[in-house]
Amino acid sequence: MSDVTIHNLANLFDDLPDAPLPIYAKLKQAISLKISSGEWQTNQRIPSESEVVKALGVSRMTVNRALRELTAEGFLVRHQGLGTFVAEKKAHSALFEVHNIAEEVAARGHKHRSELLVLESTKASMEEAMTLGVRTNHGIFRSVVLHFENDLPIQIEERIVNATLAPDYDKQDFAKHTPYEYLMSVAPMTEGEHLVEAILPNAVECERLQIQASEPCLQIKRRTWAGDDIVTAARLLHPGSRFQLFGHFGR
Amino acid sequence: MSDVTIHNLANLFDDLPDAPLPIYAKLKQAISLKISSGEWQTNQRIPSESEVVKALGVSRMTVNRALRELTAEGFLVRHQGLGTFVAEKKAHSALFEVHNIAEEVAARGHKHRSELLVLESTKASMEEAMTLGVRTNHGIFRSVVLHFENDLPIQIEERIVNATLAPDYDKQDFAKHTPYEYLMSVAPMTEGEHLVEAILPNAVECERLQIQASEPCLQIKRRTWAGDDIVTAARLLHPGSRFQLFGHFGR
DNA sequence: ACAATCAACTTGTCTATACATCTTAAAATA
DNA sequence: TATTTTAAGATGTATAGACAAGTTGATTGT
Repeated sequence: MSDVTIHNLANLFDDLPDAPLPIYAKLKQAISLKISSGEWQTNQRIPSESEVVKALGVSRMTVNRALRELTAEGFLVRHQGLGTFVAEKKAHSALFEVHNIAEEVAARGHKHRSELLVLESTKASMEEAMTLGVRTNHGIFRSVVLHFENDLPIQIEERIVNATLAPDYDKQDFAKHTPYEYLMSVAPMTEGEHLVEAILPNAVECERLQIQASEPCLQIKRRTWAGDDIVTAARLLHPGSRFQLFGHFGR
Repeated sequence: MSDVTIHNLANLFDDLPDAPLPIYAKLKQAISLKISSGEWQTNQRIPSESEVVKALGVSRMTVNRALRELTAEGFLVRHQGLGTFVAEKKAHSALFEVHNIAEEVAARGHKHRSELLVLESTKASMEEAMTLGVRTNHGIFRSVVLHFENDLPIQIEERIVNATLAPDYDKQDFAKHTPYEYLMSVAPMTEGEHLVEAILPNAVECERLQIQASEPCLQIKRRTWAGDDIVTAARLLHPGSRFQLFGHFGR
């Protein structure tokens, strides 16, 4: 909470899809874009309500609604008398966090490393097609990545990706970025679902995770949408002894 | 979406803690209470904005804010030109659902039944006090309930409750209502956290759940707040073979 | 130099009004 | 009778103005 900068508000509505949205919604979009693009950075102060009013000629109540809703959604933090600031990066998420294992490991102050076990371009089986909501034989990518925390296996990530929506998936360097990070950059996730189960690992999984066959694992199946399209479906397998899933909801 | 009834709005603000809240917040509380108490039932139409304006003498924008926020939170559904209705009981929640096993089982069209194994009034141990955010020896209730789906055990629910916030917890008939249902009615949950793990059950748990010692279980630890107070902490244990946790986020 | 006061700016809330849009039912018309 | 038009009522949004309350820095007074 510091840092006051000068903002150019004339371009606030640039680069926005010209959908017929109400003003407050466009304002939300625009501000959200400033944040996600990095132009307005964490803890930075953003323009006050009256500044936006003067710059855009809208009513203060309209600006107030946009800022209030973005605050409720966790993008902003407001302090009476002080101003409005870009919120800490998901200090606590609204829900079971969109799961980036690399970030999590880093947040614990541990070393993250990953091994790419499989990366192939292929065609969707009937089951895979069902999962991704495409036709059989639609082009997909399939990948398997093993993630380590301090050189101990922490997650097997099996993933299929809609090739139409992420055509360069197989050209990425997954030592630098996790598959999830790349997908978020090309097709920002707007919706998702997950299914969590406790299961016993099979022989291959035991070996990959370096665990006993009797050790329970947390299996998370997740699908993520961008608009109406399913971008990717993943199956994440975690050793029960090394992993907890934490969630938080409400205010 | 049907059913229009006559509402007595004079008593809207009854039974409300007289905390110094803004009007829109009091309105939200009051409406939320009408819903959770069952006085306003699912799919029932609630008073229109202008009716509330006339009855309470507040501005329509204030009523609008209350209703809009309750809609965003999933309590209400609004249809332009038609009215405002009590939302379907969390058909899908914004996140890992606040978990009412009885509802879930019923939603699957199965029979739910529960057995009360333990119900005692006692004082908080140091660990329990930490969990609930109270002092050691603070009055608490401790309960263990076994839930069945079609007469097959589906969940062990171990729970401790802050006795100050739910003083009649031990006088409830848990054959009729789950502990969670009662707690929601006396202290509506505003916030929560959960921790999900895959573990192996101990001997007692194996027997209660009628499973093998080798069967992995999904353990969910959950704490729920009402305002700044922790109302209850629960540990829910599910057989992995009979249970999946489903979550959904985004719009 | 120090303390108290004040002014300016911020967010938070509330009101009153206006118009748009959607839905339904009554009324007018063919 | 059947169709169209109209009116009423509901939510959705936008505006202008007002006051409350928290914060900061400048000003004033001692």
